[in-house]
Amino acid sequence: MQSRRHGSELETTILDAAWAEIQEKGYARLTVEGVAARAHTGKQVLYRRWANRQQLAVATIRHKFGPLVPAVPDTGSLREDYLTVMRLMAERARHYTPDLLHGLLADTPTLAGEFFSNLPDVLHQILRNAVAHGELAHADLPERVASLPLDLIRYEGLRRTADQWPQLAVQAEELFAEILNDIFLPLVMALAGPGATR
Amino acid sequence: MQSRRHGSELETTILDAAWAEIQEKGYARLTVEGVAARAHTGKQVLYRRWANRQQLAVATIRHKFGPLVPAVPDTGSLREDYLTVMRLMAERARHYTPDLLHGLLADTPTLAGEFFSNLPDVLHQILRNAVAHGELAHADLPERVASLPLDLIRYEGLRRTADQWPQLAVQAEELFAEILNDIFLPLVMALAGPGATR
DNA sequence: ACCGCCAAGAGACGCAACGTCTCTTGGCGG
DNA sequence: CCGCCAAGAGACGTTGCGTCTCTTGGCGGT
Repeated sequence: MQSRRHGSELETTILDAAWAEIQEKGYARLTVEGVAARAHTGKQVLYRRWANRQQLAVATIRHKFGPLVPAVPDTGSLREDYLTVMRLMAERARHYTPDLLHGLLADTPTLAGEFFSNLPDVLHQILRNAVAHGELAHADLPERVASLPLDLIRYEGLRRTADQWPQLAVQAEELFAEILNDIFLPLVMALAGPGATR
Repeated sequence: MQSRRHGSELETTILDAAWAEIQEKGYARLTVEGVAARAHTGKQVLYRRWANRQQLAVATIRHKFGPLVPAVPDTGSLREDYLTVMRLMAERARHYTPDLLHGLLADTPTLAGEFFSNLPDVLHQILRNAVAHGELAHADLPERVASLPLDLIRYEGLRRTADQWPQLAVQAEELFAEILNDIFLPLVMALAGPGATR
């Protein structure tokens, strides 16, 4: 009577359904049975693919947001280069909620590594470009300094509660400006600006 | 036959039991029934006081760690003053786990405000003291800059997974030194050091 | 074109924990 | 001394997990 879905077609349907459930009910009330029902399939089909609720959630996130691998921007300005990367990070964060963020972090150490990836290759290249066009004297910044803007963005996401969350998207540009103007650029100039001692 | 506990004596017993359960099994596997059993009482006694599992957890945390209200240190050195506050924060964080941290943050917006309190009064006083003894030219630093060391400490706690957690306690002093030497002090000196333009 | 077999789809099952309820009885407050 | 509130104990209905069993569609091999 009915046609049955198979393979990757079925898998996509399920993960889309899971994502829809997360958006509608939040991570805490994501249920395997709810996803199965929404995808018009049985629980066993899900459990055949993922061991439990958490793994399903991880797969859903990976499906929705692949790994973040930006091309290295090269605008000719250190500030603009960082800003580009920060905007990219914020863009994908738009669809998260605090509930989802903390829930996943609590449940699955697996994803933590990906969330907190600081793109060291990209950042180092940006810094070397800044040296090349004379904005910096050298690119030997401590790891923690180079990734400071990214860490502060993420921290801002972690610190907000659900009611403050919508604000974040609105104030994103101000936040970027504050982080760069008040913190990152003064610091980098002090440590590696044209006149800095190595 | 048995003597019954009452009032605050009973309440303390319960919250101690809840904390023991959290430490033993983790926040995710904290159960109301487990706490009741460990405290040798009935579930209704708990539900009479707290509406649900989350509220019980909040009460437990508040019971175990009251609000953080440090006296303003005044060692005569900006670095030492900040270090004192940072050590205090880290000390109380020793008993947390990532599971507990993210779990609470996911479940209860209530506690977020307390976790992320940046002690603005304390920090401002420290900065004014630094001005008074000539270490800084002025104390008009952006909020975000003044609290940067505290935010970075907390961020470090949020970023670690369970397996990396024990490291944190061991490396705490190195972490403080890195944050202060590589980031905070250079930045503050650039923004408000003796020779800085306002 | 046919067939065998794997997996889709559906749902029952046992279990754990939630939150509500009912009942007995200890012991505080008046 | 007594009444009444709450402690202590546990039954109850519900939800969701993860496992299992069963029927049957349709892909892959020949």
